[in-house]
Amino acid sequence: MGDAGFTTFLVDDDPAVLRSITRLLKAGGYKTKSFSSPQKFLSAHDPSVPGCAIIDLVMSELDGLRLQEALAQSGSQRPIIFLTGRGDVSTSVRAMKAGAVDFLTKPVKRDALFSAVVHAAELDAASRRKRQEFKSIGDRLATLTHREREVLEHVIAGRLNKQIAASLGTVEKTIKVHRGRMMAKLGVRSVAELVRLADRAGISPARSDP
Amino acid sequence: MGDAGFTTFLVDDDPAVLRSITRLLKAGGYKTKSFSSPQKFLSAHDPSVPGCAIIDLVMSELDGLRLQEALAQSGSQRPIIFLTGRGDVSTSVRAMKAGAVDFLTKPVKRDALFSAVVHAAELDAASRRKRQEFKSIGDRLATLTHREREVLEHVIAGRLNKQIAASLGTVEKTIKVHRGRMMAKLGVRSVAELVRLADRAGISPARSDP
DNA sequence: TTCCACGTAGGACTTTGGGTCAACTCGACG
DNA sequence: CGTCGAGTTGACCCAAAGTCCTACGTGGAA
Repeated sequence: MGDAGFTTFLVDDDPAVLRSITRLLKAGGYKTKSFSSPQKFLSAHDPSVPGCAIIDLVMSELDGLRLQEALAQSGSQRPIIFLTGRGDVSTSVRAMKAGAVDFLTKPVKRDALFSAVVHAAELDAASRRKRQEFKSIGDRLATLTHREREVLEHVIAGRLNKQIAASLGTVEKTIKVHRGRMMAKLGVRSVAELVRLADRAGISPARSDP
Repeated sequence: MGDAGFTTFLVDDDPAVLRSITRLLKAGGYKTKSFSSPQKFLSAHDPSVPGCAIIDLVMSELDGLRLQEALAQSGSQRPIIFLTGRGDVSTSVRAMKAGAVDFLTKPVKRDALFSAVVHAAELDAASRRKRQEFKSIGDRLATLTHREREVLEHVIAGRLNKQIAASLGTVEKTIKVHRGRMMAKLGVRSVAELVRLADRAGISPARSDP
């Protein structure tokens, strides 16, 4: 059965295919949403709802690979499963290199489709978790003042308060204050936790002054 | 031109293909080594030399995909580029999902081959760097005594010496000694450095006792 | 102007971390 | 039996970090 809220977005300009895939997925407990053209899909696309896209490779208006590109360009991580009538190796390879989850040939087998969708769901969930974590860390980081942020970067570099003070042109006492407030705002109680938090947020340690 | 020591391993049971690819790669400055059968390649395979494999998909004795599997099974990270006469989409997709760098159809275009090899070389270099770092950390970790290792896991969990002492059933002084020796052996001078080192080595923090 | 956020800072402590010197136990190894 | 590595611990000491309270200047918002 499908995960809560997980939706499969079908994009195909052949209504018959749309219907048959929809029936298949519904039977498997998935929510589906059909689009008869890439444009309609793109303009209605909401990255915030969990799901994967199942896209026909050959469509009159916009090529499947271009749609994949457009999606990626828009910053979406939406997992994509391609469907194709008569497949062509170089296209399938390009699609896979560009990160497609799978590339299935019509008529698509029930099991193949399902295992691709399951995999896509896992990828989507993982990517959502990562983004969520990133965002939650980012939110807390945003509450830091400029000074606190500077101190943070020095602390995760393993520098002593007195060294940080010298770097920032102030005294140790002041650093202690910033440091304490920074730790409190971020909700961490040890340097170890702080380092992991900062690492996950992609913050690089301050360089010791030259 | 090829990187120092980087070798392309060609595996194909057609001598003509072997020759033509070899010529192409030599002209590009790559070292090449040819194998007329998957078995010969497998048994002579030395993961320690940098390089990538260029494998014909269809060979009499051992299928290209199986060879890929066998390589992976052996723990090798050797990047693989597949060549194939008449390609079949599902096979190419399987190969790509299993981590192939590229999947080219014969007759292979010079540029396609070269860009695949360049990409493979980058992947190989990156994987080697990562392994090297992993190993160097592992070497230092191996010099730790059991007790020091336990203390390490608690320290990177951000626990206080007195808490660690309680967990390990000893006193704070003893922990200080282990901790000092551990830091010295690992060559780190701050908890921040220690946490990063341990993270890269995949060491997980000790759980606080229940 | 008044209020507030922010950075600054000192004083007075307490708690932690880390190091020195010395010593004791225990099991393994020769 | 003696030696050695590993683990242990005590007494002391000092540096570093953390925590109170208090206080001041400044720049922007109300």
